[in-house]
Amino acid sequence: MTARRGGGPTMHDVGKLAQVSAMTVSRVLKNDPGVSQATRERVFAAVDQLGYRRNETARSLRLGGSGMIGLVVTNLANPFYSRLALGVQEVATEYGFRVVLSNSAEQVEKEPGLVDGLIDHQVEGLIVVPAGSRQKHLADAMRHVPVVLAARPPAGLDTDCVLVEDFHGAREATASLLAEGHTRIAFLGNPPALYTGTERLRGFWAAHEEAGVEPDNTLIRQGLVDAATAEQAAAELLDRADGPTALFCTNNRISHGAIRALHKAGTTIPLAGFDDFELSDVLGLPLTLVSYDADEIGRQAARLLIDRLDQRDGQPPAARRVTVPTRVIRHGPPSAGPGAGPRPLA
Amino acid sequence: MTARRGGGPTMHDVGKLAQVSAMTVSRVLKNDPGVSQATRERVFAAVDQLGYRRNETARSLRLGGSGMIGLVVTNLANPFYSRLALGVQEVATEYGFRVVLSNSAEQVEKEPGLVDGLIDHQVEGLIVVPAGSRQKHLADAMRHVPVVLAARPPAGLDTDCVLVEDFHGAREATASLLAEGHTRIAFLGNPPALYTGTERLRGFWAAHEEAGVEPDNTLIRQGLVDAATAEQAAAELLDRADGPTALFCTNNRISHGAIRALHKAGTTIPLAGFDDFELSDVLGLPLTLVSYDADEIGRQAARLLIDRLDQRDGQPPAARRVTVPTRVIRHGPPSAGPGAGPRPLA
DNA sequence: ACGAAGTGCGTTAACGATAACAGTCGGTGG
DNA sequence: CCACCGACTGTTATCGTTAACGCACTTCGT
Repeated sequence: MTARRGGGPTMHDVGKLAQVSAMTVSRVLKNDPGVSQATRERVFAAVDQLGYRRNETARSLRLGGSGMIGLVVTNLANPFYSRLALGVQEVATEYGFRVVLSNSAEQVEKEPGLVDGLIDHQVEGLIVVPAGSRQKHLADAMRHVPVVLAARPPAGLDTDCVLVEDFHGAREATASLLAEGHTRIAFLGNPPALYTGTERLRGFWAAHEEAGVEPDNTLIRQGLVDAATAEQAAAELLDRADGPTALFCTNNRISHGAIRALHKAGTTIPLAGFDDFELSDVLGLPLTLVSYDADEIGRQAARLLIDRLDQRDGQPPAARRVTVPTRVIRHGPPSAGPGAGPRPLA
Repeated sequence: MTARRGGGPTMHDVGKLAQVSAMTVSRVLKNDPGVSQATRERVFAAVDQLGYRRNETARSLRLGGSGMIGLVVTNLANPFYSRLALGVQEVATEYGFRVVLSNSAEQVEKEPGLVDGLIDHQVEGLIVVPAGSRQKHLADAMRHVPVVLAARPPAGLDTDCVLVEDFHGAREATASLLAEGHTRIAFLGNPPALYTGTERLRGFWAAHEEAGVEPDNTLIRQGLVDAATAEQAAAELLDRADGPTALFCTNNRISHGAIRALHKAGTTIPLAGFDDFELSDVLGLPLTLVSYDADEIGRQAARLLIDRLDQRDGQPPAARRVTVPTRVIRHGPPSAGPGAGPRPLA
């Protein structure tokens, strides 16, 4: 009806109806004081009548800033990423930016295309949780807009990032298991190419050294990518005669897989891992979880980015690195210790 | 360095370097056959050297279509919405559209602003999961672009929507509890202003009628908005001497709250509810869940929208209504039936 | 009464890309 | 020898908006 071919009414149309030029319409909408009250009212009336909405595309073309920042994540369905996205949104909105979200759906090779697409759409900056270890496309992107990394450090890039206390958290959680007397702890981790993978393994290892316990290499499984692969790996380990007396998982997906394996095996042993998750407290399992605020990662990343955008004309500040703290949470029954061995579920 | 004030190099810059006009650059990038091989190569070389990227903002201004569709949801952290978003992305990408995601962060009153913002940014269509029952802002939006509703039906609007079998699913799950002999089933539901709330209550009620069981009104709690309020409501009901022997929850948040209440009370009774959730199978509780594919809702919504965009110039088709099927899933130990009453956890 | 300062609004020229049109140039056929 | 065609490339105008400037007309000071 109102919508003509190629979009709704323009400022020119509004101006014609209100008997003024398009420029005056622009002024009214911008709340420029140099417009008489009478004119202002006529313009508003015309805007209402036509249902006029300002074309932000044209506006940002003229003004040279889109007011958008891009966020690239691998899997929105993982609460870690959706919370991170919420944190970014929160801060961005506060500073008048709009967030355009891109999801690579677990396909690492799609990420460069998404980044390019966002740049083509004139985002003023990017926040990326890099899916793989190749970051060349990010170096390219940095030629155009500032880039902030979240949850992974830059590899050969000079830019800001927000990290979790991966090493520290892993060490603390592992230490907690060791303190209970466990000496055969399995490590279920994501691919070593991922920063979080190696860093959390380092923490796992460090805790062992500090406790004077030699980790058993045959209990270390890396390269797990989702709950299914983790479940299988955990099942294999649990099946062994000299299996582990406790498990350490590097993220929520892997914990889920391991828990499912435990459940199917009809046994339970203490599990420590990264990422708290919904209902972790009602599972009735002895869980030691390294929890942190994914929202906060997003918020911090957004702050770093917006700060860089604000000082765009000055000397770019040196690359900053912000750390989000972790906190260890205990759930479920007190651990029976390794002596009890795997015990059947009640 | 490359980035000058107000953005990177333009076609004009590329043209100057390659000794051609901007128009020819445009032709090369569009793969127009009417360009000599020599020129084509010079242009590509210049593009590479300058790191040129086409400005999609300017392009869509000229071409009159942004290639973007907007998606408005209330809470990305809820897996229902993030999966829906993934479904939308999947189909949109397939058809060459980009998805711009907006999140109202549970604040109903922000939704109109988000919708307006997306329209200002020239999205070609909108998919909305309306947060409240007021839909006037959507009627306004429809003056500019096609709108498709997801998971909620239109209220006074003439447009497409994708729905879940709310009534059917609720009836089936409730019937399953009734078949086990339960006659005192509590209903924990979201606000009746929400379509899903009333529809699922209707199903709950219908199952009772069919079974010849009179529902106890004092066991019906509506207006629960999150896990916390649900937990409290469930706790109150469980505390009563004539409490329920089973629970029905209208969504995943409410189920979570109820489960937590059961856990804290140290008892367990069968629970039926909408939405499957992660780890539901390892909780060890008697669960009857109405599951459906949230991705599919998103996919269908995107298809309806894109279809409408394709036929923009023809006669707009009548409002369509697509339904996504539900499936009942059983988890946990076989129900002991109501006779057993609440039983302590092992 | 006459210039200075102010008020209110229109005109022009961009922003970057592109459709439509208008050349230019070498070669062909009449 | 000239009209004409096809292959290739440049010009102009435009999408919707807005910064910069300019013009008419008031108001005021001296």
